[in-house]
Amino acid sequence: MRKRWPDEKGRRFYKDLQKRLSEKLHHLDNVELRNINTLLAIDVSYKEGHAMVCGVLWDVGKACPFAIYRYIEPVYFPYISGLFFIRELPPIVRLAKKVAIDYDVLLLNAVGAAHPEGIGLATHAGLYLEKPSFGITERIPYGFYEMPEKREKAWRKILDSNGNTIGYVIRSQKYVKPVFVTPGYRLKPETALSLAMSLPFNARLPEPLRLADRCSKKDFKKEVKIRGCENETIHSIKYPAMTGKQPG
DNA sequence: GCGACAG
DNA sequence: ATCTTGTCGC
Repeated sequence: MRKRWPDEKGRRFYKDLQKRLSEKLHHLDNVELRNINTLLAIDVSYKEGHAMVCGVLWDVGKACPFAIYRYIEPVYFPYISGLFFIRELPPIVRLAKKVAIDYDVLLLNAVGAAHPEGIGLATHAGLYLEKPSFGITERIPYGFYEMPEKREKAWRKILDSNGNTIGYVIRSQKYVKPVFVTPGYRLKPETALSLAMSLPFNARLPEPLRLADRCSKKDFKKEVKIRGCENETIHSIKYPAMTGKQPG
């Protein structure tokens, strides 16, 4: 993994890019809940300099998985809050490209609109893969909200500084710590909320993500030995919508 | 220098 | 995310 990257200049570039991209996305939030039957839930775990990605194809109506994919590659970039996509988008994209079966929506263990520039990893993933997307996390890097009552199964809005709804805090069961649901790409906040609440919650995170999380950790060492390294980096990934040049 | 920081 | 033992509380 490269060290000390991106530098201040690089970070500013990506922050500005995110701001520009984010402004163009609002008009595209037109996917309706009734057209969503399947989703691909993705999660990543890390060990020994490698990223293990797991994708779970989930049938929303039957509430069960119907295919599972795994993929591993070296880690090339550090984690930076607000620029999480630089680290995790590349492996996620390469896992998703191995999924030949079609699906309706992407679900990431990352934030979408509840982000300083309004465009977290969940948004980047949908944008890059041209799929509607949303995210569910245990914490958020940006947003204003009140906690739902501890002893109630309930949800509350998450607002940005202008009072716009950018997601929801939802307590899936009494006394369970809340999770944060945020729209990513082509979904309205309410649609992401409804979709999230239609999933089974046997733990803090909904079943498809919990499954993806568990499978991304299983037999990690073994996989690291078997697989080779694919020498690709963030630089090999170009957004169709990206304009402007990278610094340096 | 120290704490905070989506995963 | 990951490194890590026991422990307190909902």
